[in-house]
Amino acid sequence: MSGNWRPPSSTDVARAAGVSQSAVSRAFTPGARIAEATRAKVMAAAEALGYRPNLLPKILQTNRSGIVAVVVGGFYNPYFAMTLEAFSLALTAAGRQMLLVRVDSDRVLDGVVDQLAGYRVDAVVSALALTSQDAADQLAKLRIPIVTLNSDLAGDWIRSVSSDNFAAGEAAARLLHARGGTRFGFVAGPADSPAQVAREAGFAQGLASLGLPPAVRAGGGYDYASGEAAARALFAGPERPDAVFCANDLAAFGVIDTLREAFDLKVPDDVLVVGYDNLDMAAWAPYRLTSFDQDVEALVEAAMALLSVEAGATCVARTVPSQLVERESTRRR
Amino acid sequence: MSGNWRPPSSTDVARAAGVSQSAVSRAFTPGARIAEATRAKVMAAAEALGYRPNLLPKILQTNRSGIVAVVVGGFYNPYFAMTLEAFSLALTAAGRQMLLVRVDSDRVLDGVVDQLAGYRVDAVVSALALTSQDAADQLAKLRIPIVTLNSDLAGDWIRSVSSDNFAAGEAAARLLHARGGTRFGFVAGPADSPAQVAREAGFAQGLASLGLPPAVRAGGGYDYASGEAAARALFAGPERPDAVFCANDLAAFGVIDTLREAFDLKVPDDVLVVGYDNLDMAAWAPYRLTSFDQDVEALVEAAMALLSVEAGATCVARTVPSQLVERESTRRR
DNA sequence: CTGGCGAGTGAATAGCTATGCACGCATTCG
DNA sequence: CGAATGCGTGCATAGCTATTCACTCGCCAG
Repeated sequence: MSGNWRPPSSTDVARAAGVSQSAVSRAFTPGARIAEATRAKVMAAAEALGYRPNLLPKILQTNRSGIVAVVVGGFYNPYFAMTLEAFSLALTAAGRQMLLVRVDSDRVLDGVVDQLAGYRVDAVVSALALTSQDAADQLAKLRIPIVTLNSDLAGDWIRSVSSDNFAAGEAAARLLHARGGTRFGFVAGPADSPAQVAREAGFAQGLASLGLPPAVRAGGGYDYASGEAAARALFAGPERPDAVFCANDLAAFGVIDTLREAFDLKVPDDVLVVGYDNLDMAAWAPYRLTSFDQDVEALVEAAMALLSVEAGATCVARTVPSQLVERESTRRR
Repeated sequence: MSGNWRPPSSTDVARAAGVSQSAVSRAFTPGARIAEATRAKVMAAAEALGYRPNLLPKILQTNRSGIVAVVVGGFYNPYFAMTLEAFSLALTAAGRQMLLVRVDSDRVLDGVVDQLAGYRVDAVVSALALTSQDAADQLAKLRIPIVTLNSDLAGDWIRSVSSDNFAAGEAAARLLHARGGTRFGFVAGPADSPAQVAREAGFAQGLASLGLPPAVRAGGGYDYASGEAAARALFAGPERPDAVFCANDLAAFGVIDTLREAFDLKVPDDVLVVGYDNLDMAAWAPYRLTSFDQDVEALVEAAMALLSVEAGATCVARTVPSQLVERESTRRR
């Protein structure tokens, strides 16, 4: 009964309205030349049949689907939620749709590339640094523009947007020094994250240019558990840091909780802590964490601009400054 | 130069390989009748040209795109992130793609429905209760199945999956009573959320069947700030509750922080607190919040099953039990 | 009165793939 | 040796819309 049902086509509407298929198409095309009376007839018939124009034939001809694929590696970090939210709003405002692709690793992305190409997505946004050069090259061969966030890929069809991780690292060093820190610690994110590398390098550079000793290092992940583990490692010995810069907020929360629970240390009285991302939670009472706001709005705006750039354009990389938001966790001692 | 470039078609590959277009199609169709030698020739040519089969013509004929639209109202609540994560995995495993649609209100969904229909999405999953009956009816007219989570819509093309909110409310009442609570408080979510209503009703029923006085009520949102405000309201008077059930974890965090900061009350020593959703954060040191795990896996599995159900089927609503995870915040006094 | 013009309409077509149908060829069986 | 079977291939077509082209008709200006 409903097995072979198919949605009404423009031809069906045309038959019902007693006009040609072209007329129906024109009725739904803004600015097309059509008499008001005809348009009204068509609209009435369309309404009665529940007709919605099929977008696929247009896509088939133009190879422009209006769909942007957003590739993420998981949602455990609320930072991705912020980014997705902003992207979603921007894409909707631009009249485009978001195809969300979650991948565990490059290998899986490879498998999905075929599908993305098959759907003729207009572009790919990689919210993660996990898109490998290999996968990027593959997309480039298909002439699908790719915008990466906080990565360091390069290529003809690759544009990238980064927050100014290096400068933020420097700023963190200056801030911790100004607030009375003397022995510095750094809680690292995953080694394969360019953002992590830049933040660490900036922090080291900042300490060096102030004539301060380098930071003790621990960690290796962007999640809460990594922060816990890093804190245990950093504060196990006798020479405990009194100022810690964490590669992101989630790790910072783990650090703070561990300092309190396992070492009975107070923030900021015993240890100053700075994070990165400025999650909503950073403002919550147990943390009141000083952090760097990536200015997701600006990041996404830049990414959207790069999406529409032609291939071979000159400006293919943008850096968005991140803003320091100081809270209780770096109150001067 | 690159303005009129178009991706290679099966015809291009056929020409390059010296075979017919049909042969190319068959080479990419598993189980099709084709000689191994021919397949090899085709694959070599396809590789050289960077050919990927265009999925659109198939969709055009079958009206099945393999795309499922997921409608959400925002990402501020990490619970949505959990749900998205699980859905994403399930859809990928089923070889389908996820079109993520973020809407502010029903009105916006109405506007997007045309597009969804135009792309011939196979189904719509509404992760929010914000899909109105009106929008649902509209989708039904288009014969697009819709699966709603924790909502109470009804109709021919609507299936729904809910966690057992009522039972959880009852369980919360029993638990708080068993742990020594005597004066009960309820921190409500938004009034238009069926989940909120069911949780509150279950809690009330639970208290009543134990012969306990009804709970004092405050709140009206699922976010942290609502929890803060609710706590201020509940604990302003002289008759302070000593056991609070919150409609979700995020609000519970706001409650706990406010109890500590503004009222100098300890959890669980002075007040027992129970939340709902079992976010990752519920396990963190400052909270150690007793909560109900919605079993997102099961929820999504049920939703996936309902996606493929035929219209007019009998089983169109499922309830998934949520599991109590007890932590420090309800330690017996 | 006629040529021209503009508005409105219908017919035809491109865009790409999967698949049913028919055909050729080789192999096997009676 | 003839017939039948089955494999492999090519041809033709459906699916739906936007757009181009050609055509008609009414109207105005010369």
